[in-house]
Amino acid sequence: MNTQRRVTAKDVARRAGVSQSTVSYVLNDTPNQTISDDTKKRVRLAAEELNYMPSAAARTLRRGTSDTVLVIIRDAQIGEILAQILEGVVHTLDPHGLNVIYRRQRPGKSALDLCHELMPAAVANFAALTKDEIGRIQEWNIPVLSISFDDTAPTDAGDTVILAQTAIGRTHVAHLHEQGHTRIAYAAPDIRDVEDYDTWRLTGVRDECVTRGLPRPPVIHTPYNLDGGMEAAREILALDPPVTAISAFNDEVATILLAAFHRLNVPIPERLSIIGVDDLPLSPFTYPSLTTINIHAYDIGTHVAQLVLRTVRPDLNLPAPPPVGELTLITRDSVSAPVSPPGHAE
Amino acid sequence: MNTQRRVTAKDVARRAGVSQSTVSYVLNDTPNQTISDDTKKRVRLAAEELNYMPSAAARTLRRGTSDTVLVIIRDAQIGEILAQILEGVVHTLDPHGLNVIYRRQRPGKSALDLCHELMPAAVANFAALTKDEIGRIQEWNIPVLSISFDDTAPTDAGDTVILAQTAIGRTHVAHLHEQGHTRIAYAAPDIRDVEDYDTWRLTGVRDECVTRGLPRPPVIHTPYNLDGGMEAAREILALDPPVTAISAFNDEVATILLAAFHRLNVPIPERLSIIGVDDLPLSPFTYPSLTTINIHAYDIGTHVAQLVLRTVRPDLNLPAPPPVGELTLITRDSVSAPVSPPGHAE
DNA sequence: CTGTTAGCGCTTTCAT
DNA sequence: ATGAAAGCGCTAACAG
Repeated sequence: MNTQRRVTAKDVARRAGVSQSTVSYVLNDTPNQTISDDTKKRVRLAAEELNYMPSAAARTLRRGTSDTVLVIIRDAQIGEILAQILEGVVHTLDPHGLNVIYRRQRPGKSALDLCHELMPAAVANFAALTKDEIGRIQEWNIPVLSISFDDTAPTDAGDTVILAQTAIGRTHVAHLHEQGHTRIAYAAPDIRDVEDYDTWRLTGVRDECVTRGLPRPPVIHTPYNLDGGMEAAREILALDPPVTAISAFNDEVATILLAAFHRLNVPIPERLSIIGVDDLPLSPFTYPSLTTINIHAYDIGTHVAQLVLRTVRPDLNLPAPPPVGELTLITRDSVSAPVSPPGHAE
Repeated sequence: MNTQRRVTAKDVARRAGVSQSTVSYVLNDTPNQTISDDTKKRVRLAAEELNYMPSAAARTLRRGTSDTVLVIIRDAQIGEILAQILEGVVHTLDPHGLNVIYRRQRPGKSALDLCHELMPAAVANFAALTKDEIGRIQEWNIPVLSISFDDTAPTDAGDTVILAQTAIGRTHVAHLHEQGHTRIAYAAPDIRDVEDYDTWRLTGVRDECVTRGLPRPPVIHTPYNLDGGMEAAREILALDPPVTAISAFNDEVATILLAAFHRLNVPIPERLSIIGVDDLPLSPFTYPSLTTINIHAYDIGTHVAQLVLRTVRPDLNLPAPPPVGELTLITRDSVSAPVSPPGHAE
């Protein structure tokens, strides 16, 4: 367990009988350098034999930029979906030698400090930075690539992947309306963290209701526990005029309501249709199985990562990812045509 | 958007009218250095005014170790539980200025390379490294703190937090047996990734059955889809001699089986009791609600992080975390006394 | 109590 | 086609 001396480029150079700079050229495939094949071979062999590993710190210091990509996440609870997005990012960046660090955007300490400390190759912003903060980071020549929830703004700059939050709400209403529902409630989460997503989605629901001439949807808050869920379920049943369908903020809210209605002996989807968002791994296994929207979280992750790669490795000539994330409606059994009012059956 | 020149310690020194080394001493609170309060004040003021941020790369290069903690995870799918553990680690390390990088242990590229590149302050090993690999990393004076699944080995070194996988299996059997069940099946996942966890848990189940003189539990594999789940459920019903309870690998498997039995009109827990592991956010909302074991994943994360802190910041004199993670049995409605055989009711 | 100085290991310009 | 040398920004040993 004795400390080992580090094998440096100098050692490799000595062993290969070349200068240190040549080692650097060979190992980094530096363009515009003409080096004989024989020299290259010797250097690579020496590096191999000595088990040489370059020091990231020295490289960063010299180059002024590291091989790190800083992912900045808003201070929300990291659940299944965020984990999936992160997975996509890591899987895409890993093969290119880019290490991912993730940081919650906390009220106190600014992400800017960390940027200047780490000198990341790029920042991946998960809807956590303000325009101003982004500008300040870019002043240091650190590119910022973002996931945005705002699908109402134009898609121009090529530095943003949009996770279309309002489109989700609109898709909910569109699907329910096409099934024949006209009176729809919105089930909001009762958690501060997700306020933003919630606002976007509710906006989408409202907009689409307006577009289709449907009444403004009432909003019911659903706590994340069974008693609270039962309470919310009763509130929904007591709505006057009654609703026949529920657009749920996400699959968790939908699952809780499903559980509550089951215990209240309210038949789903006969009495009420419910649609969720996220298509969680267990959503096919609720009773009834949950109709939902798959937001392709993993793909969203790979897409921002592709934006990062296009910026830090322009030589790769990678194609641009689609600017807006795809949404896939997953029709299962929690949504049907309404049975009480005279709707058109499917 | 023009590039800014970096503010260095030299600039601060000039501004404060002191030498660069003094700046370093003041800003790092270097012990054994006597510096007048006035000088300290001047230096801090200058740093503040110039908005000085030290370069992590230079510090790492000089010190030979960075402010990074490398978390190494086996190449399993990162789900809710892994995310919770990671959360615990990040939340604990963040306030101390330690940045977390996480890396999947992939077959190809070794984690050792990354260690030598990054020179992390420590490595947090999520049951992903072999003894040999750990030894090799420690040769470079990089401490390795681990989460281990092996609760059969002694707890001596103070560098390991144990997530007691076999104890989980044993707790399952103990609880079911105490409810009066004697014939128990084990529901395994049908996923390669989790093979290891699975093996440990099954071992625990088997051991406890032996201890209690119960028959060796049959193992049924449960694919993660409804058809596969129904198939598995039918297999369980067809078991001869019949079982009255199921120890499920985790809450996902348990939920899938619950869904399958529901669709087969098999009453749970009357016909079969089911117990899971993980206490997922949605487990209270299955039907019937799922009896399970909370493994306190977040706490496991904070505990390894505490081991890390104790090693890299011994000056903090932090207390040692408990060596073995707590397990909490969460009794809900999916387990009851068996009704068909003459068992003792609760 | 404070300053001088010598690197940490790498990349890149310039010279040969 | 290859080498010499300068320095990135910081820390710590040592000298005053």
